[in-house]
Amino acid sequence: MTKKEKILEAGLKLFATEGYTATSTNKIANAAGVSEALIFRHFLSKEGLLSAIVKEGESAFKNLYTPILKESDPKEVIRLTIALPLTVPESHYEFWRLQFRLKWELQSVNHKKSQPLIDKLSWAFAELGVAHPKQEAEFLSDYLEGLASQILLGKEVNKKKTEEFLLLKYKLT
Amino acid sequence: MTKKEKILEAGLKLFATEGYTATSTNKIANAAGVSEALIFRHFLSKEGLLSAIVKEGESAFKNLYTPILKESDPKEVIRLTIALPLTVPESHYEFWRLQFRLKWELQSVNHKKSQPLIDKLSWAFAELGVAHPKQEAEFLSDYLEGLASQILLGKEVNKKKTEEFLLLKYKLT
DNA sequence: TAGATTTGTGAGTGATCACTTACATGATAA
DNA sequence: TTATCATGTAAGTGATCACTCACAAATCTA
Repeated sequence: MTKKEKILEAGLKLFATEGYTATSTNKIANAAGVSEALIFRHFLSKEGLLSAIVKEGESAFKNLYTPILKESDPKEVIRLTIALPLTVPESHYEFWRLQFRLKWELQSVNHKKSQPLIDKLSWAFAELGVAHPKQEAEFLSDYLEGLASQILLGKEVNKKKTEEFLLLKYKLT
Repeated sequence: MTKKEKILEAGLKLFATEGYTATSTNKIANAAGVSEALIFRHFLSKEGLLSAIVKEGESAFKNLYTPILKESDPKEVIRLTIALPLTVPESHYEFWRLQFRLKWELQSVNHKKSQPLIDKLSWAFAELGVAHPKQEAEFLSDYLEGLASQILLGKEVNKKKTEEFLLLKYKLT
């Protein structure tokens, strides 16, 4: 593992757990076991480091939901969407938590990021003859956002039971 | 309006829009039109100011959901809960946004704060003969959390249509 | 091997941070 | 009137902030 990678790792961990503003470059350097100056050699600025971290995680995240966009069975689309926050491996939690944190800490929000998924959900509900597919899609998306929020903030969630309940609710069993 | 109140007002606004860590006491003093030292005279520390602001808003918030806890008609309980995030006046948004921000920025989370409401919802669903009242209550609570999140982060939400959809979905019309 | 480039650091920089101190002002009360 | 006390501020404090600079060591290339 190179020192550059160690910086990225320490930055992700600290930004995700303590926040971007509250984390000093000095703290990151100590956690990574490198000199503070090396951060600026590699990433030019604190913000540059954040960008690199976010970029890294975003591609990993895309891999999680692009299969859903390609799915042609509407029931499977809903099933996979529901499973999304419940099957994210804990190893991804740090980046996931950073995403939610940044949404609130910085103004860097893109509502549109989840739009393709909402559109796909909307299509799936329409396929299944549901009355208000668009609103149903928004509804499910907002619920999953709330659920993810609870999980990341440390509320104990019985993922298995939750998934079973949702599959029943959406008649996917 | 006293200078103390001006500090509270400026603090709420800045903490809510820029975050606690990112807001300096100097910035608050300028926005309030007072000397920085006066903040410490009145509130002892930056954290003391935050506590005072949070305390102020919390009591206003309790008034919003205590009527629900006292309601005896189960349908009305659900109706009122759904209406909650959709009828909060925009004048309360600043404090509401601060609450969500703090949940992510500081570790000061209380999951238990919404527990009485979830319990009441659970009771209401049971009264109505719903199959899994507890899980339904958690589900609705998580959805409303997600919806509130979207609203506060600036996503355009058609509140009227959303409420109509929810009332239909939960058969409350 | 020699020169160029990349990777790395110790010791700074001025700016800004939360907070303090010494002192002034205005209102209240005996 | 005079003593008391809450309210207010200008001018600091050391600590920490993101970031720079001069220079060394390691690696790569011809």
